[in-house]
Amino acid sequence: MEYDFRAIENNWRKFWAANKTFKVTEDTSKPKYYVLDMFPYPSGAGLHVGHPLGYIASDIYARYKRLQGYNVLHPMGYDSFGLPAEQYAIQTGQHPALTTEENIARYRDQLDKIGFSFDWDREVRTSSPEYYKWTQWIFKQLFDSWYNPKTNKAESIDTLIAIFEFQGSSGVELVILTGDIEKDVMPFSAEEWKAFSEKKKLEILMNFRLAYLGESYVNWCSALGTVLANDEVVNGVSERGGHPVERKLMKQWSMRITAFAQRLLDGLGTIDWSESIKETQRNWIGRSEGASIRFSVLGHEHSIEVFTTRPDTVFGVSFVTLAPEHELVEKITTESHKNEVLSYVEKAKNRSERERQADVNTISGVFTGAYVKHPFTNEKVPVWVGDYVLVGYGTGAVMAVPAHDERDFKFAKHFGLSCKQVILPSTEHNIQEAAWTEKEGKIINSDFLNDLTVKDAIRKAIEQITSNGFGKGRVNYRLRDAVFGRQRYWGEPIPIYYKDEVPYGIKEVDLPLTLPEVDKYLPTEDGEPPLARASNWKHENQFEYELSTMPGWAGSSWYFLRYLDPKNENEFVGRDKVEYWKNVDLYIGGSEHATGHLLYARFWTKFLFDRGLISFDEPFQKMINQGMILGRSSFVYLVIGENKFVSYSLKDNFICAPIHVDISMVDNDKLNIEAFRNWRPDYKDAEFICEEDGSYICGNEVEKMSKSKYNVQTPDELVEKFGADTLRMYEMFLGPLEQTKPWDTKGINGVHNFLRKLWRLFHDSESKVSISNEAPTKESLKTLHKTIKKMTDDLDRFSFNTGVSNFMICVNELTEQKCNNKQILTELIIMLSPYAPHISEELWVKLGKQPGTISTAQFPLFNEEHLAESSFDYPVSFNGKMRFKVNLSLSLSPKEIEVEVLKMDESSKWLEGKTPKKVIIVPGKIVNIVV
RNA sequence: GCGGAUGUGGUGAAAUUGGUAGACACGCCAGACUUAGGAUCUGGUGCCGAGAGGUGUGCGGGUUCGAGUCCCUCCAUCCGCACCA
Repeated sequence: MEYDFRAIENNWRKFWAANKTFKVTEDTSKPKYYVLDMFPYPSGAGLHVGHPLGYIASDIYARYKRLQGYNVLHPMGYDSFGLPAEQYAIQTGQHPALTTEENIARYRDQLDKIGFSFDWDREVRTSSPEYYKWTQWIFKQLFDSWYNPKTNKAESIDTLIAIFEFQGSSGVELVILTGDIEKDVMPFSAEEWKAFSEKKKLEILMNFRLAYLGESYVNWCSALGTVLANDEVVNGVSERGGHPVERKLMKQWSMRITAFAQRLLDGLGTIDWSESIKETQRNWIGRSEGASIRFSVLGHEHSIEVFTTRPDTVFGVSFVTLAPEHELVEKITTESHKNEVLSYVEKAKNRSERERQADVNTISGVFTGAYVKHPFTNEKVPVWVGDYVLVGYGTGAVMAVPAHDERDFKFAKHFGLSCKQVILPSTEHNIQEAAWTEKEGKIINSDFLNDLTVKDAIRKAIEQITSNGFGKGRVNYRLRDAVFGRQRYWGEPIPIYYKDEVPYGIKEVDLPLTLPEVDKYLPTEDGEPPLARASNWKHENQFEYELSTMPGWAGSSWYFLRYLDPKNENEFVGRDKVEYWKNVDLYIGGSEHATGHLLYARFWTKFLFDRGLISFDEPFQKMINQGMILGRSSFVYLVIGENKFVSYSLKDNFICAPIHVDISMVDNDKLNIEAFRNWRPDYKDAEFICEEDGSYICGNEVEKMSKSKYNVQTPDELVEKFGADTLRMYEMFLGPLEQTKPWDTKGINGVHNFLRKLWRLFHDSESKVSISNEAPTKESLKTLHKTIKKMTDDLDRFSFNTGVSNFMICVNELTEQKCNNKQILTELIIMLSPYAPHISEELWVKLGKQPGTISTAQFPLFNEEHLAESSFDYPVSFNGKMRFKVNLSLSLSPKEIEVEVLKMDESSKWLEGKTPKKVIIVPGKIVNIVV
């Protein structure tokens, strides 16, 4: 029987589905292992060969762990809320749920063809009410929680109420961590608190909730009609669609992720992720240490608080700059400067993010006419407004030290402001030409800081600032609170209703708050979100619901927990389940989620941990980011002005333009001219200038896979042509998992031929099964155990590509040995089954085993004895260059080896009569002779 | 500008701790076979050279008996962040 992969794969797919081979339950007799893929958004385009790359790797690892005796959880689901389905709905009127359903069916079909060992009974879909009930429930927990800076964890809002009832806010160092400016709470006593109206109490509490409604600058995208989180804005335009984004002061639901900034940073030290992702998260969190200093405004009760990382340069301050949006700008500007300042602020506000970013080199600003008092010298310091100061970072105000900050320097030069040097540079430097920004040198002109090093001066300055009450040491984070509301239809409704304009959380028994039906998926005429179109949609038939929905990352921030207990109707996850499975051991997915999903999931996990709902505070212990697979585009060359195409090698003789041609019409760079003619009516009568052999050769280029480049390779076609096992192995064989690599179908034959060669090991020349029951030869045992060792090592370090070549070497050797030994082949096939499960199942049965039991067989154990050698082919080097080899017994001592080697004819040739200066012998490795 | 990663044949790549550079494949060359199959088998294939041999892991230096691997300088490519005080 020939290797009929279509029949084989079809049979085993059915077998696994019918027998639920990969269904898994908690089993305390086995250690657990949780292997997770980033679940896909089911888009209308379906999967291309790049998508399953990570799934194949995780599936191999999951199967490997099963063979090692672990109880492996390996689930799959869909991140099924999202923009494309909604936009399709706007265009066609088709309900997004329907589109989503269809896309999921297609995805499932594609995934099934590749033979993954998912436990499909655990599938989750973020858009199903059974799932989002619990997304809403977690939102409500966040709404009902605050971050206690004293205990450094999230607590129930009740503990805050208890504090207020007991002692009010006075005497308690309570801060609102808005992430922007720390404001002291309006002081009140316990008695006052108790006397406040319910509305007033709730307003105060809103300042503390982890999910809160607050006014802040948000990214508003008018083209999409919604706000966006920072990670959804790339280079000043929306990540999806590339629409312009502006900053707008709006009341929005937000998540107080900033409260967790330090723990999100610290946690990175405890998880096994790539350095680049960890670094990206560190950048995103952007911790910087320094001080906040208050400068009191002359003639006002106000004071300006600045944040600086260089308190050592405080004596070098020559002006203070406010961001145009800073709330004090309006209040302190003097009458004579009002017009100028207001028009500057107006102009700055109307500039989009993108314009502002594109224009970083233009210096602009305006004097307010106001002055502040320098806290130490009491000198008058002018206050300016400048758009190089960002309202969202630090306090939105800076103390400008032109001598030691590049931007301050440029600003001062541009406006002719004074400049005072306070650090003596440690190397040659002209302070007139550029700022000295290094943290090196000696402090001068600075009273009590004089003669200190920068490092010591920073410490001393903070000390003095604090003891004089001018400010304090402060850690600042770049991280902003995450905007959580979206003015869209296809997302989880935020479980909030309004009574007397105050938001209330919906009671748990009333969840889920399901998406209402609407007539259109567009905003209303008055600019309200689509949910405003729902008729009779009121809480208890009288209270308005919140009309925003949750962002895409809500459902994906906790889905890994729902897999543990997907059908639980009473809890988001059962206590016993989460205690058994705990967090994800291995997470595989793309690195594009570094500052989005991966940060939010960590945040929610830490929150759930604090609230005692789970027992770990990092979701993904180890993560591997698979690289992108690039497409290989093919080109034909159209002679300009003619309907004539010229072959690749002749194209330079003409003036021609390359045109993308569908790769399905190209085989090994050779164009199928007939297919091309039929592609487009214009090409029907085209002329072709071919190579000498009459073929038309296409050019090619490696670029991102996309429909418009006609270079998309779908897994379905390849499964049809070569089988799933070949596709799985080939995707792994392509190169290291984490690397970006070009897709090239040419090499797939090599892997396919390997599987055929393997098949032949089990069959005789008449294609009949032929397996020997005799004892294996020493040689075959050596081949086998060499492979066991390499396979184990390679899988343990996720080197899937070298794993494939190990199998090739093994099968090549066994073929040479004409080995059809049952024992050898059995162990080989167990090792192969994670990579090529279908053929392995088939051959397993041919070896006389029970169908389906290979997935729970025991992974072969390496026995060193079979590799024992009595001699070794020593490479002999002269001055580090390998010259010849000599086979010597491994029992020889270094001295004996030296004698043996030196008396050889080959040696005397290279010694040229000289005596060796030195002979290095590493037993079992190398001989090096220094002449 | 800051940070991260990567540079090895015609191509994808391998070399886990410093120890035979290019495993395994693709492609190509030569040959065999034939039930003409994206089949199988044999041999060859880094570069220069007829050969002996020389040379070779982005460039230049260093450490070492020995460097793709460690250290320093530089170059190139990709990714992330960026007026962040």
